[in-house]
Amino acid sequence: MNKRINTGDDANFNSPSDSYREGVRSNFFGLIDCNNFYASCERVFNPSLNGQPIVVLSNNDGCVIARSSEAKALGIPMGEPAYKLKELIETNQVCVFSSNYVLYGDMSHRVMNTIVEFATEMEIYSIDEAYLLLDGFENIDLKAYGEKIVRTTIRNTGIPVSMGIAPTKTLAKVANRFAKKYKAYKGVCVIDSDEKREKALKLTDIGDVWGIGRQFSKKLQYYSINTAWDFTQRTKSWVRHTMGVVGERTWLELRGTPCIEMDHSSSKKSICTSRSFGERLTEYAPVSEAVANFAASCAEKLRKQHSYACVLTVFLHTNPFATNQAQYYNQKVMQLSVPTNDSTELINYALRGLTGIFAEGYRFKKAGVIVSEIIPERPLQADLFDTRQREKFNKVMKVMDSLNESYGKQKVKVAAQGFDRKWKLKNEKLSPCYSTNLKDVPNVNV
DNA sequence: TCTGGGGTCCTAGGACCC
DNA sequence: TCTGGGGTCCTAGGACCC
Repeated sequence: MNKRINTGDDANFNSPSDSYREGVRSNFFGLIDCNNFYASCERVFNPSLNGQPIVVLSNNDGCVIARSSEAKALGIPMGEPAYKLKELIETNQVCVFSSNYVLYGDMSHRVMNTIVEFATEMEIYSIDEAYLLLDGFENIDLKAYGEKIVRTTIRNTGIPVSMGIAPTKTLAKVANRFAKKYKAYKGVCVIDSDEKREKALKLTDIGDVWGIGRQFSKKLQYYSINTAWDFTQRTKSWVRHTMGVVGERTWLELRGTPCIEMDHSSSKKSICTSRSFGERLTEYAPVSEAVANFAASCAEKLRKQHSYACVLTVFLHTNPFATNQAQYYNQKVMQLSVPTNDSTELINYALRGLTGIFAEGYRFKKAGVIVSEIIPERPLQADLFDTRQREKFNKVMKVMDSLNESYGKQKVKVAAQGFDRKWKLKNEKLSPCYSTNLKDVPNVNV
């Protein structure tokens, strides 16, 4: 990653923000965020859901990961386990969906393809968020421009979005919250003066600031810092001492000094595939089948971003919430003799690792495979002791990927991935994959 | 009975070396 | 009657994000 961090040491802290002074206005960041993204996706192809409370559940139908505004109004909290909400859901006729990542991924593409047209630089920050770099817009009314982006996106995709515009990413996040919260903003809030910045920060709880999580929030409240504004009034050295460089960066950003640049690195530094099992597993066979599938999925993701991994980690554990049951957690980290993205090879390592950590007598809840120390795919130095026919296996993988591309996921796979799928997850409330081919129905391995 | 999955960055502390 | 002190590398764990 080539994230450039401005430590701010050369900035003038007595005049916290000269970013928006006439004539020297520098770049602005626009943050576009889809409103209630997963719930909105479900709505696009099923208009009868408009006005209805909707929740989307995590994998395994475990807990709530998205809510429509009607569901929020019912007081359904984010992250709440689904079983605790049974009554509330029934009495209020809440529409419940298992998460459908094929649908959400496709809708995400549509949104990103729309907004990328509006700026010279875009950073896709998450499935439902992107930053735009608005430079060279000196003579343009940013508010009007933002409203155009918001209008175009909903017209093209059916997904409602909000936009925050400010001289730093952290302030753009703050602005975005206001854009979402108040209808009068028409989906766009711009922070382009110190007056607006002060007003916004005074109305923002410290815990709602990007970069301030639960722990820091608690700590800061202990020091009577309740709003983002209170935080910016502390000295730089106090913040550095109390929260380290991360906190200092947030402090600078809130004061208008950009520290977090656009990040254009596309390939990941680690890739993880892990799942909770649909039922508890005690036998080796189904666990190994699952782990083989996780390793294959990591390999596929590696090939997609044209990378090799040098390290593979396999882990498994019991249910940490079941405190009355015997607990077990273990992992095995393995250095790969040759960097690879070959499914069969990664499956081999993963299963070898698993035999080292599997234990009898436990009810396993979850396992996973992580590949890390990722390097770009390139012709490799021949290893004297490497007897594997790499060229040949590369071709096999290419053929496998293209078959799976044309005929659907998992049509071709490695034998160890198995067919039992005892480990597969629960998703009983899955919506149809309206936007993509039916063959992509994602009951596993998305 | 039932509590997701996938990432990033930073820091403290130990091992080791000179 | 004595216990050095840096630098560097690695790892585990903690904090954050969506």
